[in-house]
Amino acid sequence: MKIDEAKAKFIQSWGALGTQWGINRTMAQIHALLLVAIEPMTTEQVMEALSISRGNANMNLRALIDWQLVERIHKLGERKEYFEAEKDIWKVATRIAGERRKRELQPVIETLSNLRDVEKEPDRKAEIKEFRKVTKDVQQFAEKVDQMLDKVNKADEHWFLGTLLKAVRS
Amino acid sequence: MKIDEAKAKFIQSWGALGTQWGINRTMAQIHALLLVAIEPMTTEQVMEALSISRGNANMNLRALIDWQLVERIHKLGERKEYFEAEKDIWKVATRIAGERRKRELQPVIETLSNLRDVEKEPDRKAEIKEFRKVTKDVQQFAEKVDQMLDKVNKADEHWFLGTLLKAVRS
DNA sequence: AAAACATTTCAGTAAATATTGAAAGTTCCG
DNA sequence: CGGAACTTTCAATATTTACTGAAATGTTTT
Repeated sequence: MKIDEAKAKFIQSWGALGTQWGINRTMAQIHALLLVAIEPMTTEQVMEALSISRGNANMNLRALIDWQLVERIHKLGERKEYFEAEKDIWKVATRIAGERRKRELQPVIETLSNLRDVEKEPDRKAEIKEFRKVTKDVQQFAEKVDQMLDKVNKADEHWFLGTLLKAVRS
Repeated sequence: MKIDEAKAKFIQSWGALGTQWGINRTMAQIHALLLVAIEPMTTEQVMEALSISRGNANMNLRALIDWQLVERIHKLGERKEYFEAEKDIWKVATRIAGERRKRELQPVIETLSNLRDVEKEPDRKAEIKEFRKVTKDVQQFAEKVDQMLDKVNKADEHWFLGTLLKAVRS
């Protein structure tokens, strides 16, 4: 396989994976493109490489920066901005985990805790009991996952690959 | 808060979470509905409760069965099918993890391994080197995650809450 | 065997999401 | 200041994804 073909497949495949995980295709593709780029790229180059509009490129580059997956680079004496991807996969993974934790998991935990105090209604005791049990279980589980992600986020790669994977292998 | 309101919020919130994770809203809502239901429900009841069409209800119930999150129940002497959700959150989580591992992670690992053999092109040595490095890192990471999910899938809750979360807390 | 009841399919439609591109906004520099 | 270079915004549009509902298929009962 030629390098260009391989790159195209990598970008396409990363994009497809993104869509299945609630990240839009273009954002994932830009990320993939910058991951395999040998040096920082400009908005123009990204537009060109993926055949997308300026608006789309700009919007998704900013989203990637927001997720801390891409950094703005200013080359000395140049006005244009360049963009560079974080290439350490461990960092990429923990940042994605961290973002999703903040954006999705924590609101759910919050909502669940608000649901815990249902009024008593004499006719529907069993129903209320069931509801309390299920929401409590879900909440506790969500909190455990949250704690774990927090820990992973604060840990360094060495800790993760050491402790956690050792546990997994055993 | 009244029980009906609380249930509605739970269903709505679960549905929203689903969409952010590549699971469609209705599928997640049906799952939530059955999770807090006190007894198995029929297709009709699900349609009614969520104001959705028969086709939609049927399709998503079957998807949930496929994911092993919901079971068909046949009541003695009744012709209609009833549906019941798996209420053990640990099992719910491992089944979702298992499905996604199978459907998404494994194809990516497969694709990545096919990308590893890029042709040498003398002019582009650095580019090819970078590409090989990135794809190798991603592949190794994906394989580790895959192994971990496999392990988690095979483990019981006790193991998870014991060994893994203890490791995380330390 | 055919009526009665239940489930599944799928083409058409609706809803949600992503993308474009032109205009507006910034920043830099003479 | 004025305008060139670059970036951001956002209403209109396109694309993708989900849903409907009626028809087809399957199943049980008499």
